[in-house]
Amino acid sequence: MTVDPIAWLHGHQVAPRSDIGLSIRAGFGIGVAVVAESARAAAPPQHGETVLPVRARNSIAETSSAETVHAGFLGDPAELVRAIDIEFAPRLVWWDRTTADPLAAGGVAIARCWDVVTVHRLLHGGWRTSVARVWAWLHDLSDASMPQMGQMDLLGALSDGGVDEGDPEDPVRPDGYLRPEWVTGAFALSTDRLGSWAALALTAASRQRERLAMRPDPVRALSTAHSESAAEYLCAELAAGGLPIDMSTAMALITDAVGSRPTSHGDEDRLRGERDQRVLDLVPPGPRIDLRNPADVKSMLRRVGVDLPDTRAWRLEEHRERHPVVAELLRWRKVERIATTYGYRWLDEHVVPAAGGGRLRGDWSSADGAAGRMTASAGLHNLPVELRSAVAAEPGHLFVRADLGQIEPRVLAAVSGDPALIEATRDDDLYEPIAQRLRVERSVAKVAVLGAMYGATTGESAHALRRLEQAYPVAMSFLEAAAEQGRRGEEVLTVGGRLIKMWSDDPNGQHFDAAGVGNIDRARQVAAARGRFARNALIQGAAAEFFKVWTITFRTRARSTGANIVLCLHDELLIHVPVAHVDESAQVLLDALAEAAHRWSPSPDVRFTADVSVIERWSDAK
DNA sequence: ATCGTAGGCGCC
DNA sequence: AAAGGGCGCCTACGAT
Repeated sequence: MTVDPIAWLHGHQVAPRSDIGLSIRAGFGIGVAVVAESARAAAPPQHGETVLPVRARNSIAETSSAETVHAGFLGDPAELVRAIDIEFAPRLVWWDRTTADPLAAGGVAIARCWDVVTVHRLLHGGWRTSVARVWAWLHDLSDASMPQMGQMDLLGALSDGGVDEGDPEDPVRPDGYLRPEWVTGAFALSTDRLGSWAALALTAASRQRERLAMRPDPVRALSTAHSESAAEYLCAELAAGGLPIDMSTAMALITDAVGSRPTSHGDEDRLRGERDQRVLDLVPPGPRIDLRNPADVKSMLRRVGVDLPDTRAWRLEEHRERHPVVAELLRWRKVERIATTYGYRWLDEHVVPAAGGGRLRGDWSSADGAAGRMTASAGLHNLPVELRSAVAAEPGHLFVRADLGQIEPRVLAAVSGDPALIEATRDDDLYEPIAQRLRVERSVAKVAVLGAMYGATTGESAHALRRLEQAYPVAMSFLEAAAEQGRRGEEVLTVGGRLIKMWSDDPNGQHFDAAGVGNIDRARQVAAARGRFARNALIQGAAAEFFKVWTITFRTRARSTGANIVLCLHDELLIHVPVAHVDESAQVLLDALAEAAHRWSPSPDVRFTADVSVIERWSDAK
């Protein structure tokens, strides 16, 4: 017997915009689940007008539990999910990227989703997690006694003797933990089990909603769960798509910096030696120096009369004139960066051939483990400015690039609600009105505001800080309250409801460092660092939440234009657009900014700005 | 051998 | 202007 999955869903009278659980094993099948309350059991499938072009569907015996009804289907998941999305406009609920990635790779536009692991990071903080841990946490089960895959093999009868193993077809063990063999996916490779797994994602999501409802602002927290899930799906799309690279420009830039591609290991060693020698030639003879060893570099500099506590670039910069070797060393470091990190190997490993050039592909995550900014690997977030001319739009396309203006102080105004600071955001350059109010130079005002948000304590900004406290008391006490919570070791919440974890004092605090700094000073240092972190995390984290709302709003509003987001960089967006649609896309970006501000900002009068330009190469940005 | 850490630097 | 928050990635080094 074959049943159309869409007909199956109709048979259960799934309401529009309800939750539909999904579990996909790439290249295998898809599990679909709905909440039993919203489903009418045992109704015959409604064939006829609802049938959509979904190929190769085999129904598997429907299974139901108290909460959910589910079934598994074979066929092309992308096609099926596209049909479900059009037909039911549901919120698609899945565990993690194992389901999102094949959909994104298949080019499926998902309107609304719920990514359980992503929401867990919001609820629980941190980055390292797993489906098993998420489930355990939602059921108040300890991490320590969590069953491990292969535990039985390692410990034999000791671990499982006397334990009720229950029904292996149930993904949940009698003790409440998930079965490891289900989590790893090995056991779930049957369509029926994929259905159970999808149903369990629905259960997890429902528990997560209960936890989100306990946040100080439950409505906002739920909204954040939605936007962060959408951002995670965008990350799946970014990972599948990649950043357009003009290979000949990339090659030319690298050759310019480090010479032509080495032909052998010997050749590579020779080039490396020659690069080093240009620096070493400038110091008097002595013991061998390894430029990659900071201690060696320090003694090398001491040999020419430059004695420094460390060899960081900004410090070396101050001593550039003292000896020619300093400038040469700084030059060496830049070249070495290209040779080791952004050289031929980098291109080989991360750029995949594509129409008219290549695509730089990396892993993307919607939230780091700290304040919740997006992360990317493969150099996508730290590409040296000198290499950005290699990022070029493909034939028939242009980039629409946009970056948010002065986002952190504007976000500070929004989350603190400081009336005077909100007033300052009306200016295109908000440091101008601040400078006037403080009666200082603009540059001083800027340093002071940034210093207040980063937790700077010394130097020029310390004086202006006191002025800031008088002029913007609401914003400054907001920051100070966060810092104080951090210093005490307490967790803090971003405005969107993300939990910011705090680390504890070193438990084995017997350590005295070389300077003889003891436990008390050490504890004070840890507290101060936590204070700076908490102070910054509430701003950085809120800015990340706003940026993601802006980005996914654009993604939704621009679906029809063929515009593709190819890079997200904290406050900057790079969008790859067919030439015919660049003006429209630029306008949609600005509209999306207004919409995001309206939906996100806790203070309605805060003004957000973005600089938008149409360019051929990333380096063309002003 | 394999791992984690530290110094360093790229970007925001 | 000072050297503060985040990330990923490279190297060397010391622990296991």
